[in-house]
Amino acid sequence: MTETPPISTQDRLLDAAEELFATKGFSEVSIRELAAAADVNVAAVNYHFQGKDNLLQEVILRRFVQQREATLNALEKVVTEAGDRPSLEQVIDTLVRTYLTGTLGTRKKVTFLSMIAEEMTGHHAQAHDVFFKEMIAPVFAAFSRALTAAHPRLTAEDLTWVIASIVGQIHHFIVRWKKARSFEEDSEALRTMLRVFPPVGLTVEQYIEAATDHISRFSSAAILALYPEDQQ
Amino acid sequence: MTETPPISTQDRLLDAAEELFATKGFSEVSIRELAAAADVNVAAVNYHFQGKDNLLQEVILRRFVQQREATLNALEKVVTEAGDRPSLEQVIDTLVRTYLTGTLGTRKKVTFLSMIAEEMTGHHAQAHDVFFKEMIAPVFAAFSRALTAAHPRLTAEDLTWVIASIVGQIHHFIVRWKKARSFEEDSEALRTMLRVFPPVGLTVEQYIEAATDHISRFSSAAILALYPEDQQ
DNA sequence: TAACGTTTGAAACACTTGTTTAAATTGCTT
DNA sequence: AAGCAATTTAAACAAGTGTTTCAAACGTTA
Repeated sequence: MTETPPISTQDRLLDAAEELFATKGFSEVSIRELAAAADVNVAAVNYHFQGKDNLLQEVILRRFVQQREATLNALEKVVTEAGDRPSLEQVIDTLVRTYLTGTLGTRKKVTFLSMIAEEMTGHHAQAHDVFFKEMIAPVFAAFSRALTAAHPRLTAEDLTWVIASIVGQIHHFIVRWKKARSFEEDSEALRTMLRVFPPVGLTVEQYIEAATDHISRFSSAAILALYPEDQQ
Repeated sequence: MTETPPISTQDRLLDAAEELFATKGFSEVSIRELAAAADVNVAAVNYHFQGKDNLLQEVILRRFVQQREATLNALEKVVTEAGDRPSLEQVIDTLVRTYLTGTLGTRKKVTFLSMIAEEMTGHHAQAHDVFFKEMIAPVFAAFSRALTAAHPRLTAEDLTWVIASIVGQIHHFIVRWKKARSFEEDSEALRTMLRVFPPVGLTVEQYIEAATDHISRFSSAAILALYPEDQQ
């Protein structure tokens, strides 16, 4: 028998919204479609949250705090566990892995939160201030600290450039995966994409593993070459 | 006196659409708003193009062929001009520079075509097949050839990973710039962002220069370290 | 100038959007 | 079981959407 722990209307809405927004984009999802997916009345959205915009905000925040905590914990763990000198590759691997895992994968439903990328690139972010102060800034700070622990040579400005390069790669690997999944099987576009981006044929877990490995090795190699340690 | 070479209705629509779509996103721009901006009747969109969707397609295609030609020419030039062994950094610099210039900058109006990034990340791409076959594939092929000329060691699969890392960085630097420009001056979000992403204070040209320099050096260093040349 | 096809214009169309209303139902507490 | 607030419901609302219509204006050729 399938256990059916009764889920509240609000949670059902949040779940449906997260999946639909991530899949189709905010503007492309109507409240009626949302209500149908969550099996609630159309008025529920305005009763429980106060409007569609607010629902988006709640969806984003809910995922963000979870993702942020996971990231901060993982980063702190890798720093403390490694004596006090983790390897660059370890630190980057940790960030990339938590990011990709929390965003793409291994979730019950296919309800990934590619909304992080969406928030960065989309046109609908209205929780900007909260998003930057509560999400970007803390993760940036923690990642900076971890990188500095691994490679004390990096200045504050170096860090902004290096981190931008790493985050850029992460987002792109997320987007590519989503894009590939959005194609119909055997479409012309998919076939072209496969020629340009082979790892698309993998499972999510394999993809996360492969992408994490590549980004970490690529980026740590670049950092070590660009900002060499003192030899003494 | 301002020269006023009479611009056709279609071109005025394409121009307005390019700017508005890039700024607010496709779904957020109504045909009436579009018509007002282009100073044409609402029916013009459906008369000259056949519907809003088709207009988007035309806008994208118009920019794409221009961007593609610029990229292909620049890549071919750097390969032939350099004997037949350009440096890795030169090749990457060429791609990044043409990409950023064509996307962010130095255009008459602030009408950048961040629609390339939009096409990749957004939810509205319906010209997928055309886009991949006519834009992505040729540029990928040309860039692969140029990279191979600079660094024969790279296998076909290596290239897909390396190029993904480079393109990811490019897109991210585009998005960050756009995002920063979209903030109100002195907003909390902008202040947070500046702490995390200093180069936002630059002019477009300076930003393009700095970003190009960073991405090229970062990526070529990574490639040289990860795939070392034969020493013999 | 007359007649032509092309382009523009204001208005209307059919439909969807997010949101509100007010009555019906539910779940608790007394 | 009664009363009461919280919730759900179907229906309506006002506003906005992309698109179509068809008459007026235009520009070119005869």
